[in-house]
Amino acid sequence: MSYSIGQLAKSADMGVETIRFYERRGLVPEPPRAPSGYRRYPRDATDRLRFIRRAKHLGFTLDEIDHLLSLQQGGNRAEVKETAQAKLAQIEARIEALKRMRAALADLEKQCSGRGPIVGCPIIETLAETSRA
Amino acid sequence: MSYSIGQLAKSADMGVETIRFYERRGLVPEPPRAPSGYRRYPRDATDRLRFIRRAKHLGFTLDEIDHLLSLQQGGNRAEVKETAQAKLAQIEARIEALKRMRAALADLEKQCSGRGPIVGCPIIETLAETSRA
DNA sequence: CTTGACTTCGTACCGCACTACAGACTCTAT
DNA sequence: ATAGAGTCTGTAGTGCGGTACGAAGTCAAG
Repeated sequence: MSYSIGQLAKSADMGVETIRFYERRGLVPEPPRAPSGYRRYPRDATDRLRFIRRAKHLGFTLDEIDHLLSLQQGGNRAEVKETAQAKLAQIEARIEALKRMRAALADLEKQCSGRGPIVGCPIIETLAETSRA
Repeated sequence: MSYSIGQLAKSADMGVETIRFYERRGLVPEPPRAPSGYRRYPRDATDRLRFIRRAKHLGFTLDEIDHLLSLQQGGNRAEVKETAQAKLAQIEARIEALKRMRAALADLEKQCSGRGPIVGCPIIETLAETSRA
């Protein structure tokens, strides 16, 4: 027995449109068709979709997932590990950038009493500051 | 003396196109025009652009900056402080999400020896895992 | 045999913040 | 006077990952 696209979508917990989008992008192979033209997916089509979902969860982009899938079909562990390390470094960089934002904003937020008119509000004043900056 | 859009762009360290884009979006007011149709900016036009740049640096979106600018012209500190707090909460949520990603990925990365064939690579195996998940 | 759900394709649109382009006009310096 | 830089408008494209639509054909249940 095989899946229709709708059944596959349900089994992988994603939308029908998403699956077709992945197919256009080359992320999932084109399945065989019924005489009517309907896509017929083998049972294990769900696996690839789940692979994609999990990899997305770990922060990989669709391009990177493409790469990961190609490694699955003929790469070695060194390449996979490198890919993971590169992604880890990216995630860490994003965390650091966000922490810098948080620090700067938290600092301003603390300085603001939350009472009184807008004039003199340290947050607005800092943003509006003319000159050297 | 007033600025041309190019001079203003230079003084605020952004592109000419970006300024026009902000104008279309209503983030900066339309300046008066020379008889030729050229935009003529008052000296202090730079300030508003810098305000936008700084707020972006703190993580605010252009819509939020719009709001901040409107508060500057007639809001109170409580509103500003609330806006800052909401943004702080968003930033923190994003940091937490990234940390969860990092933890999951670092865990996988550590399990992978980096040597040997793809078959059995714990990273790929985990992503590809069939069944209950 | 009809109804309603499903599927097909192609294309356009979403958010976000720009960035690029074409073709016409203007300004500045020599 | 002329070359080259700057500016004007409007529209389209970027990246990312989908989401939505319409018109037509197909499938399953009653």
